[in-house]
Amino acid sequence: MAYLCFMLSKKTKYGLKALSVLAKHDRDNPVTTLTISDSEHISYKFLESILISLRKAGYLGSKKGKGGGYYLLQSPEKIPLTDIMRLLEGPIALLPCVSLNYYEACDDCQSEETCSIHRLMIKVRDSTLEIFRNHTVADLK
Amino acid sequence: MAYLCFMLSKKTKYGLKALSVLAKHDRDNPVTTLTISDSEHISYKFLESILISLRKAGYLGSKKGKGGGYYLLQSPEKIPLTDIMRLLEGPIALLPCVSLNYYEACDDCQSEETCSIHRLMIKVRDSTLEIFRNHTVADLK
DNA sequence: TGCAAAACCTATTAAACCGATAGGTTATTA
DNA sequence: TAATAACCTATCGGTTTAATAGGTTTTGCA
Repeated sequence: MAYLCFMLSKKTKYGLKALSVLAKHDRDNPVTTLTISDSEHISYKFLESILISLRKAGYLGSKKGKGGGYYLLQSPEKIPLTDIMRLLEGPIALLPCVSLNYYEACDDCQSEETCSIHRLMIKVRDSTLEIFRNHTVADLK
Repeated sequence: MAYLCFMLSKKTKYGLKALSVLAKHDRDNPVTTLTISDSEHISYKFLESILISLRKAGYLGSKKGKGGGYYLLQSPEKIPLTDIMRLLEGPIALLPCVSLNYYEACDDCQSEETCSIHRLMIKVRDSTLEIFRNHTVADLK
């Protein structure tokens, strides 16, 4: 059986795991992509692309060459998981019409007030959001 | 932009909407697929397959021929949304390894105790689960 | 100065899945 | 007997995911 929707992508999963590794090292001791891909059993090339997007978004610094690698630019307690989730996964919501950061109207709905599932999905969004908002990269261990 | 994962499938969305329509009618006045597909702006053929799976799972009864259609087999207050979600969407969890009904171990994880994101995902699952458990088809309106 | 390490970049792929469509058959009612 | 509506099987195009391939650039060090 397959579980596509409603599930975390491997991209996000691997990204969170990588961040938890990086949170255990300071910026003077960068961690290489290979180190993380080995210890977390993640495809090297796939992880590479994830770390690059985390760097481009401003969460990671990098150092090339021998002794190089990636490191957190802020202390892990200062990085809420909402930010990471939104970057890697996208909206924290079960429907685009209840997403705060990636809102999109539904094709099939006339209005959101009369939609039979809108309010329920807002409840789910809020409860999930509260968890991610109250946890940071430092909680990944 | 596209939002695949972490999102409800249209199948589930349409299924919930259809149930909310059926909840407004008693079993002596079945509602046709066409009526629902028109009022909810859902593809007829797609909705058809959804209603059939709801019937096969024991939630709906059906009546063929003129005056026929679908109707709820129980009163809407007695159908918790957890059941519907699991049928149409699958696991109520962000990872198979934290799913209660569709559990699957991760390939990359050594153990769930040491997994850096396992506990967090359990929290999300529990909060989502609580909402769906405390709501029924009768709440869809 | 040259070699190795490691980040960085672009492109491509195979498989899977979603959402929808097509074209029927069967059962029921009037 | 004709219309209605559920029911069934199969297929399809498009999109996305996750991974792979094959490079270039920068840095440290012997």
